[in-house]
Amino acid sequence: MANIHDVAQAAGVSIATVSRMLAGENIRNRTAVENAISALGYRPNASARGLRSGRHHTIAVIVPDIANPYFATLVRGIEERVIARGYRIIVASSDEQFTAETEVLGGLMDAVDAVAIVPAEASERTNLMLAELGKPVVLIDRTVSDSPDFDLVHVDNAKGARMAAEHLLSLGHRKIAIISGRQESLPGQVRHTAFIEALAAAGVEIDPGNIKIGEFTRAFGQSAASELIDGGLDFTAVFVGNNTMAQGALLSFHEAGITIPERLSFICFDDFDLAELLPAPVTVISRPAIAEGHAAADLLLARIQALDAAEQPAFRHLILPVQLTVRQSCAAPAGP
Amino acid sequence: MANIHDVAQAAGVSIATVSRMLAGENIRNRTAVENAISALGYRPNASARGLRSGRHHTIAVIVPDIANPYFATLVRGIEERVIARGYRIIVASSDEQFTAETEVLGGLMDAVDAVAIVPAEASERTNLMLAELGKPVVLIDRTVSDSPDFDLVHVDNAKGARMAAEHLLSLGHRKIAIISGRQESLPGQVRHTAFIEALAAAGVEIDPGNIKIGEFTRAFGQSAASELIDGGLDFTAVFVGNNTMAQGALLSFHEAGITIPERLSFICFDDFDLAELLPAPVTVISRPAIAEGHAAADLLLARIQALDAAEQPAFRHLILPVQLTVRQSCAAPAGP
DNA sequence: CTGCAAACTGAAAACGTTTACAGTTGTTCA
DNA sequence: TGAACAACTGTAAACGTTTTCAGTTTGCAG
Repeated sequence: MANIHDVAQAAGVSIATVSRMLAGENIRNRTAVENAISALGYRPNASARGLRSGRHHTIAVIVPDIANPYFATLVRGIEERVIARGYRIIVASSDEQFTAETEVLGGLMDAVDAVAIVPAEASERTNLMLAELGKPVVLIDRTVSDSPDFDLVHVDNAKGARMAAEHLLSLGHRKIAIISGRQESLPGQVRHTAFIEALAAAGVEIDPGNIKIGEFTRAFGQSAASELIDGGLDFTAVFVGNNTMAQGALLSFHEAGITIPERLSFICFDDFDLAELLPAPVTVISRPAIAEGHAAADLLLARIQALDAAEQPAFRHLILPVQLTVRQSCAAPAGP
Repeated sequence: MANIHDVAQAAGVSIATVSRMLAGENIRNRTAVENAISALGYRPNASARGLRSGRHHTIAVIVPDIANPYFATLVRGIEERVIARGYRIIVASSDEQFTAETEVLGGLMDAVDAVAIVPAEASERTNLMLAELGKPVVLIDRTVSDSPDFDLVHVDNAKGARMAAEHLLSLGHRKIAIISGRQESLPGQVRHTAFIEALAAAGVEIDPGNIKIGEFTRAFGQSAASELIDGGLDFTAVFVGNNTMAQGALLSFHEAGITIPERLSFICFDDFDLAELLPAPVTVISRPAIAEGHAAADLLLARIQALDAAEQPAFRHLILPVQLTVRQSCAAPAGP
């Protein structure tokens, strides 16, 4: 491994000059140094550079579970943007555990320049933990408090939920069920509330027995749907708060022989692979995971760049649009 | 940020002693140092450590595309194992490009201890490039030559393909189509060959017009299926080489109104989310992505550990079992 | 007690950069 | 021609560790 001394020697200059050239400054005999660099195949040592300068050209990406296709796509979006700027990403899964986040970030702070995180909790301790890192942070998909001192990228959950509600209403549904995710999380809470409010605005109320709230997991979706079925299925449409719960719910409804959309209209948040191939292709509110990743990365890179400027830019909250993708899982309710 | 000097001072010892304690050696007054460490919240600086010792406690993970659920799950498996041993992962997508792999790894070699890679090509240049890194490498899912000088983890593709063939044969199929992925890749080539050989062993030959070979992508699966449909659909069953192609093919067949399994039996490699929810839940050969990740990580960690031992362990090729998951997409061929 | 091995310790060098400081060279203008 | 200034350059000190080397302490047998 050639180091900066070798290059300097080969080019007949001092290491300082090489370093400066690498930093983009003008030097007298640039070509000699360039030649030496390519002849020796020199690459600056990241550890030495990081140690001395505190810049690591690395970004920590913390998601609840990298195996979840939505988060994986998000990571891909982040990766695409940061790679282009010479940064790399360290990925870690938190399993929705605050403690895991703390643990991981604690061990990472001396090696990264910034953090992109889908936080597990919207809690004060999360807020505090992130603030104490003292590095640029971008929250994705969820927030940690009403107006956090971080950049924030998410989608228009309220609008999406309203679109879902209006779609069902316009088809004539009046008895509607809802399966929602954790109310402690931004998407869980906003989607739930906005959906219910949109219904209320049309004079429709949900029977408390038809409201299920739990984890954003397939398992919960499945059990929630089972409970609804056991409860007598006293509704004609159901709104599910995300794709994993939706898959679980579909499983339960399918097993119970409940036909979609004849017996039950089905709509959910988040598109998923094959949603279009199901017996009744699922109508969804979809969101742009890749674009979210891009936006998050751009925000972070801008903030890193601004780090040695006099004053920091204000925190930005980016809200990306969602889309109603109408397929065939929603129909007019069956007559009495 | 407290550093080792602060700890040493607080504990009344030299920095060497602190360093040694951290390395697991015995020291006289361990508790004093431990107290100082926790009182100051000291964490060794990764850059300094990496610079001095050359150990980075970091592993590079290169996959074709992190957004692909299979690779995402694989990464999760690696992460789980590696985190438990105090390592972190840097993830990068190659987009199946050798040049991207080279680029990424070149920039990473001064920051990682080992590389886990799903290589884009089974080429000599890939082999060479990886060998030149001079670090432990584990190949996952694909190889780069007949007997590469690396550890290797993959699944029993040949057995899986045979199981698929035998399943179809046992149902009575004799006219069978195949959609295969890149023959330059291990799984592409092995699955293809083993399937055809298994059929041949039963005296069944595939009409060349019913063989489609292309990229491991949804787009190719879709177009391949379209071509087969346009070709008159002169077969009663089809075997598809992986899940993404399978999804594309299902889309085409679905659009063309071809019923599964009545008109066409369908079987593919790789399970996928919701395979069980389709109109005809898909029968698949599934492989354990998480377990592959675990195995790869274990191999790598063992090799890192052995790095300063006298002699290196022999290269291991781990072949994990696959499983035939029978659902409802295969049936006896319709009578003439 | 003494001596000796074993167990531990500290000083200092090294890892490969960036950067402050103090020069040095080159250019421009009186 | 020389002064003033801009543009570039080199030396050397950091950054926070690990590790070698040369001690020092401890424990134990004689």
